[in-house]
Amino acid sequence: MDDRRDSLLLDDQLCFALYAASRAVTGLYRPLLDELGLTYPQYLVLLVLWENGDCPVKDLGAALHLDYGTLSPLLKRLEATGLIRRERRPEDERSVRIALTEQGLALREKARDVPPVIGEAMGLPPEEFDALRAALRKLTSSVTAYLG
Amino acid sequence: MDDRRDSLLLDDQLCFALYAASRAVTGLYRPLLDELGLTYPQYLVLLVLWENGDCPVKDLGAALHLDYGTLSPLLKRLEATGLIRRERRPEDERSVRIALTEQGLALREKARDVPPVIGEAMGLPPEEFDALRAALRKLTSSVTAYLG
DNA sequence: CCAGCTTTAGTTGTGCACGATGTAATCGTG
DNA sequence: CACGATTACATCGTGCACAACTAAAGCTGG
Repeated sequence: MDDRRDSLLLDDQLCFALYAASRAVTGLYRPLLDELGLTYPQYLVLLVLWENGDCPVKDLGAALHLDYGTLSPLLKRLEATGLIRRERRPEDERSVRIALTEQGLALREKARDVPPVIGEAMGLPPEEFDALRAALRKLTSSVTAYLG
Repeated sequence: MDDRRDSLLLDDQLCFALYAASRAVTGLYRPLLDELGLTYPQYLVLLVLWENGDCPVKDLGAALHLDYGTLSPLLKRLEATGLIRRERRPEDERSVRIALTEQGLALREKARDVPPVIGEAMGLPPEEFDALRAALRKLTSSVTAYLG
């Protein structure tokens, strides 16, 4: 009855803790990514490309849980800065393949400096880091299962 | 050296787990808040007002970690829907007091149905709920301390 | 008193997020 | 093979977030 999960008090809400933490961490990335000429979602797109190689827009959306309405303009901006190319695939003209350029590939080396700084600022020991990440994944999968 | 915190792999990143969880939870609120005619940030503003009563814009910003650039237009929209009033305070003409209207106050009763549904969908037992919230707060405070 | 500082808020511009809608290419099925 | 359904992506409109800039009100020291 007095379960904090059912309260309307701001500080009882997990959702607010999540929202605040997410924005704080994005703000932590901002100055580092500014030096690379990237925004945070653009950085996430490049993480996927660096890890998995070139792929269609659809796969980026699946990896990042983002739709075309978000990705299409974002990818246009990444193309404008010369980090990626967008090429219609001959086998299937509906599909657009996102390919890293030389510049986009080279940026990976500069990006290697980012995670250590972030880890430092978060100030979490490895066990807490892993536990928090696991809890967040569980939450995301519960919620998406509920919505799906 | 092979600390996952220093990797460039998407799934190793706490930041992505956080980003994905935050958007998933916001998406969980969306259909419920649609029925109240609210967006998620607007709901957070009302939580503060319901809890603490009328207050200047500055206090809302402090409670939610949001700046005027975000709040000013948001509050204008809340005023347009009739849930709040914005009144310059005579004592200090710089300050704008945000006051709940009758409608805004009445909406609280409808909002009481929201948290139980959210808690259900999250599927976390109380201990995990509390632990996750505590971890997120710690993270937020580490990060903001580092940035401040 | 008043020059200069701080506080409070608003405005503008950029870039996400996401729902709704549009379109062209491909696929499936009779 | 025709043709309706599906797929992959783009576009548009709304509403955050946040940086940079403006402006008005209040305070403060000389």
